[in-house]
Amino acid sequence: MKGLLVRIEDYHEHVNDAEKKLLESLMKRPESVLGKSIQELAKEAYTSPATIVRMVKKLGCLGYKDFQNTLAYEVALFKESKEIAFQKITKEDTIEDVIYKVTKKNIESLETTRKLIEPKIVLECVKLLEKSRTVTLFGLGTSLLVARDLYLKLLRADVICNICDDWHAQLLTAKNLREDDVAIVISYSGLTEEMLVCAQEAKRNGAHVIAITRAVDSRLALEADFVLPVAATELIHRSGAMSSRISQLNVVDILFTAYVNRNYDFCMGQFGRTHIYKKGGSESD
Amino acid sequence: MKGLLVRIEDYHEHVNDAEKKLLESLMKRPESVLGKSIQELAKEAYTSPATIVRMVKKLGCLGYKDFQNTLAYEVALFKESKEIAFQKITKEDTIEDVIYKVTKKNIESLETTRKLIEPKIVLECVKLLEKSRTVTLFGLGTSLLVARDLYLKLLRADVICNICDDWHAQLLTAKNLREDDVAIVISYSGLTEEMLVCAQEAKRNGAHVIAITRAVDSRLALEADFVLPVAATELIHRSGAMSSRISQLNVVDILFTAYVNRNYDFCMGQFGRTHIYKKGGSESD
DNA sequence: CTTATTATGAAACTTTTTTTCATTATATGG
DNA sequence: CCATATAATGAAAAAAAGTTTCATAATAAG
Repeated sequence: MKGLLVRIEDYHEHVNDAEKKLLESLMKRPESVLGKSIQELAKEAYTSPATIVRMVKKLGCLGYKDFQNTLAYEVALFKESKEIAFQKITKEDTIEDVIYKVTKKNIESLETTRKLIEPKIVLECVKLLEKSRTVTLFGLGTSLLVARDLYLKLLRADVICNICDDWHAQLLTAKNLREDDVAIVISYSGLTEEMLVCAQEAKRNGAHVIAITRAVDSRLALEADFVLPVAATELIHRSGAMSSRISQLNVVDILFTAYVNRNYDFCMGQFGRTHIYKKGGSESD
Repeated sequence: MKGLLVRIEDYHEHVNDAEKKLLESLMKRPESVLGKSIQELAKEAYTSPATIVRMVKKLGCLGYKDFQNTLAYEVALFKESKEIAFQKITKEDTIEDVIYKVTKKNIESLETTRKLIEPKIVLECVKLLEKSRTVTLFGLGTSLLVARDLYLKLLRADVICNICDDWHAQLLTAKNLREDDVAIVISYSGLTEEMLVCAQEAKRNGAHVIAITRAVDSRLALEADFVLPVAATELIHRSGAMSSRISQLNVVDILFTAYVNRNYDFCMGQFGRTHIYKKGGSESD
């Protein structure tokens, strides 16, 4: 069952005048109609209780009471997630504020990224990884860190993969790719010329390209066979701290976990062989 | 104002027979009384509407209606937070499930980390950064990636900092630290011997040590002047994918943002100077 | 044992929701 | 353009739910 608020939005499009006003205030500030009685509401909307009852029934509620309950429930759920969007970090924030807001921003970015990712694309990417001869990772700056993270994971699953730190080496690797290779190019902005060149070089050699980027319309994305999108996030007060890399890591987690799930027994065997640290320690510290 | 459910538990202890039964079912399954009318409820509890109204007023509600609303609200919030904890990723999960669960796990880990971090400690760490001659970063495996992330940030704020990839170089750097230097040692497990040695070496030279670790009781944590804790998280089905590095990055964001906020004007000037990419691109891709 | 205090539920009362139904507006077919 | 069918509306009655009152019963205090 879809949520009530979603149903309200759907319904709103083909609606008559009388209900329109009410529905709009419902969509904008659902909490404003929360405690109200049906009469109050009718008065405010210049309509009658009967009309309101009919409307909420069309929205799938049993009656006005049920409508109020459902609404209360949904408002509670949404309140928290709404709260997030409007928190900007300012110079005046205390450290408590910073802790709260930075975390919220990062969470928000994860939520948004989740909604952007299409299962089908993930599946195609996993299939590509499965049948590829080698996987090569490309990235610069923070995205290079994400690439290394994925590299460490793929290593453990015995996927043959390459990564180079400096761009010249990355470009050389791209030039050496073949048809049955995969290139994973990570660039938050999608604008970095160096990454575009690597992607183009990979394509020219017939290799497949997966891009992890915010910019699904960028030249990099167009060059790629598959795009795994991440949320576009703002800088935290221009400081260069941004949630994008956290979202990128989330995408990496998803891709890798999906890969492992499709190759479960083999991977589990590999993981057993690639333990590094002593008991109690973790795989990658 | 305390939550209603908490108030119910508090009140439950000194209560008379008539109400007892009702309150107990309220505590066990609050959602079971949600849609019910006051009469229904009275009948079930072998009591009268009047008694129930009196009771909910003692619980701090305006009346039965308000009670129902408050309850609906709390049940909604509670349900959400419960939902999260029990999501394990299994072999059978579809890709949709993986996307959802991996993201939830990462979010959960961020939330938990936020609760662990003490503003005072963050403040002390920032002060340490401010008065230090140099900052040196230590880490291995995934934690090295986090260290590099912080390195990139500190560079932009013109904090003099060092990082080495391999452990021998890290150890040499630790041996060269002086009294007015800071070492930031990142180790999720807190058990990695190499990191402990670096921390000890740093301390021996009189440098201050900040640890970013899950293990607040570990030898590493004991060696450190300040510990910035991250949530202890499970592996995602033993695959080596784990939320810890995301939480570590969140801690890095918090530390860095707090630092920038306390040195706002200077940092903003520096950020202006350290732009790398063209307009539309990001600072670190 | 008497009196004061408190707790209780039936019933009266108030408010709220739901349904009914006559009226009005809108659309359809000739 | 008109006649008719269909849909929408709100006043008012009916039903249901919530609140208050008050007489009574239970319990505690003197």
